[in-house]
Amino acid sequence: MARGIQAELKQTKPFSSIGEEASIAILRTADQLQQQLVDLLKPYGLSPTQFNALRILRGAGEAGLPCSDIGERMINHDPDITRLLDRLEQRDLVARQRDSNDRRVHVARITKTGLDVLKGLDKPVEDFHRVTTAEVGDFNLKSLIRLLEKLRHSLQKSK
Amino acid sequence: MARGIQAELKQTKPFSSIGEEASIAILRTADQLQQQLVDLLKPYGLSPTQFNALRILRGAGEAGLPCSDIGERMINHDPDITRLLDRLEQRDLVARQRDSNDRRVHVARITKTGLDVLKGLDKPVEDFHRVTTAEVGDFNLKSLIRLLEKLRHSLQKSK
DNA sequence: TGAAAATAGTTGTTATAACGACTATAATCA
DNA sequence: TGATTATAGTCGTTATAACAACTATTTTCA
Repeated sequence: MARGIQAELKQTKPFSSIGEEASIAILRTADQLQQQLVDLLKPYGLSPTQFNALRILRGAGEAGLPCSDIGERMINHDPDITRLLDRLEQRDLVARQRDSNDRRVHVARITKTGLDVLKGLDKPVEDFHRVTTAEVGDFNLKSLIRLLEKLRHSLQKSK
Repeated sequence: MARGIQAELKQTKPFSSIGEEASIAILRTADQLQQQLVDLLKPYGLSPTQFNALRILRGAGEAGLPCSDIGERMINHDPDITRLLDRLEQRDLVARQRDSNDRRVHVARITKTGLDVLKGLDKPVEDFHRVTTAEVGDFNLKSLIRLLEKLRHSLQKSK
């Protein structure tokens, strides 16, 4: 192992900076992770984005959440929550309702069917995350989390 | 800072494992990075995927590369290199030609126009990566790269 | 040989992402 | 109060991603 991201991508030129190398490494790692997640969810007919939205709505419970709040909590920012929810509503995984206080707001709630689908996924997803990271070890995973947090902070600041 | 990914996503439930937390952190960090990259490239009319493909072709030089080789080197695996190249070819950033030895192979090469576009981007992209990661520091970036490599290795093994 | 399998890419189709303009409702303040 | 601005969400459109079937060429080996 340890052949480096440069070898992985068969790159001929060196990176211009350590920062560039780190950024490429993150994008590539995320892509591989995402691919495997797609494969895991496919038999259930869900994309990672849809799964994420359902989990957020389960977390919100009976009260539900307005579209905009869902957007804020998504791992990957989706610019069109409306149609994401449209598709979930068509499949009866989610229900929407106008808020009576503020009639601009549409509150979304997870349905019984939605909860059942998630229930079947809890164990597989939990196992997936445990297994895919198994070789790294908890100590290293904690370092990784901390470093990524530092980087996100740096990213925000540079905007 | 250091409010944690859980707070960032306003999560109510704890993660099921450190591995899950790390995976979510990677996906989220990558998304934020990608968003900023999209913004940087937009004025040049390129998506990160298109930019990546052009850089790969520049690296390949005069000889060019078959479609399949481009696919292997992409940061994010794209299942449809054909149409990615179609679009670049339409804009005269890339040229394709049949290989005379093996007539199944279509070799793609970057054009003069493509090289010019990249030339204008080299400095901004280099600066982007340096600035966005500036706060993290080289020592930490190297740790991060090493940990991500470990994780990619773990990911591959679990397949 | 030459039929079968493998390889390289293309193309048709459907689903989703991205961008902007648009509608409805609420809040602000002169 | 009522014109102006802000907010929440929807919808039309175009571009791209994902999936699968298809064509052309080469390789394999009975």
